[in-house]
Amino acid sequence: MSTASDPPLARLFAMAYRTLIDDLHAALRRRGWADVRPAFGFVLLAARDQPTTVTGLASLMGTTKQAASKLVDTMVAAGYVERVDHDADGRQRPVALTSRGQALLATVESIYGELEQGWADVLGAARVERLRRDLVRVLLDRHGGELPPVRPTW
Amino acid sequence: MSTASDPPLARLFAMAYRTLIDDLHAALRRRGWADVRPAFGFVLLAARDQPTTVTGLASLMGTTKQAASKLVDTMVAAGYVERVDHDADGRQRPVALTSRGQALLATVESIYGELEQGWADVLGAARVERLRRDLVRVLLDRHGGELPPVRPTW
DNA sequence: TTCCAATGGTCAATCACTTTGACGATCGGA
DNA sequence: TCCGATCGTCAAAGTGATTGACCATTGGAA
Repeated sequence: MSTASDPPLARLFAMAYRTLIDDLHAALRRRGWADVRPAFGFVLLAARDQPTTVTGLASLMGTTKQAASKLVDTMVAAGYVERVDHDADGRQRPVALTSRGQALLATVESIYGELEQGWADVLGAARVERLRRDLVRVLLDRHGGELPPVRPTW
Repeated sequence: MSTASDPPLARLFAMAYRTLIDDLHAALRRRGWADVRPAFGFVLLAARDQPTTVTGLASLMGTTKQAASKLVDTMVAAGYVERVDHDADGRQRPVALTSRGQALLATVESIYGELEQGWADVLGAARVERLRRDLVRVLLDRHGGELPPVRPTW
């Protein structure tokens, strides 16, 4: 039985996610990144190491290709990513980070680091890392060895 | 710097929340509760001990009164809550659980218990409770001693 | 070599759900 | 007895997703 001081984990996760995302975007706005939408992070991260595709993004985020395509269009308009040509496959229009996108990604990761440091100041670094490890462990167990997709809007 | 096996906490929370909510609603459907929307839980819980108000719900969920009002309408139509009259204040139309709503709430809490037991089977009960305690602690610290609102749709 | 099912991607229409804005009814202190 | 503040609703507009149809390209099978 959950009570006001002992809520179900699901609700705590929702609060924690919301808190971190709100703090992230507040920090981004303070640093001059005013047009960043919550969902952008998934695309930035997916395209970090190598260009990704619309279909790959859709699979990663658990949405339709159309929704992923619109998100990419928005981010292209904002200058964070660009569509390039695939060498071998003419159907693919890979999504690559622009230098502006790389700068945003670096800023986001830096802010995440600061926010998690704030958590460590309250809980202690060891407990924060245990938290991360435990979550990864349960999620891997629950999804057959892979982290599940995250849908930006619910 | 986050990597595929070491993601930022924010993303892990999103995955964990999504996982529990998906599992909850799958379990509800298996038990014959087919018309339950994810947001219903907040209303059920808010009205559990005593009737709540549309304005109170809006504040609790961080949405507008209009959005809360429509959600209540939906739940009234589904038979989970009902509008009653306030004894002293003619403006208020308190939202109270029906017996069907109470039954749903009991089922939800039971399923949450089972799901968290599943987590305990992977992590151990002590680590699950530490997880809950740590989350509550950080959230209280970050929001001035109160748990923050949770918006059902993001 | 030719065919064709599968794949990457887009366009258009629709849907679900929210917000903004305006408003009526009630309350409660000055 | 006012009148600002609060509870709640109606209506319009906006955001962002899905469904469905469709085209171009690919790559293996006949």
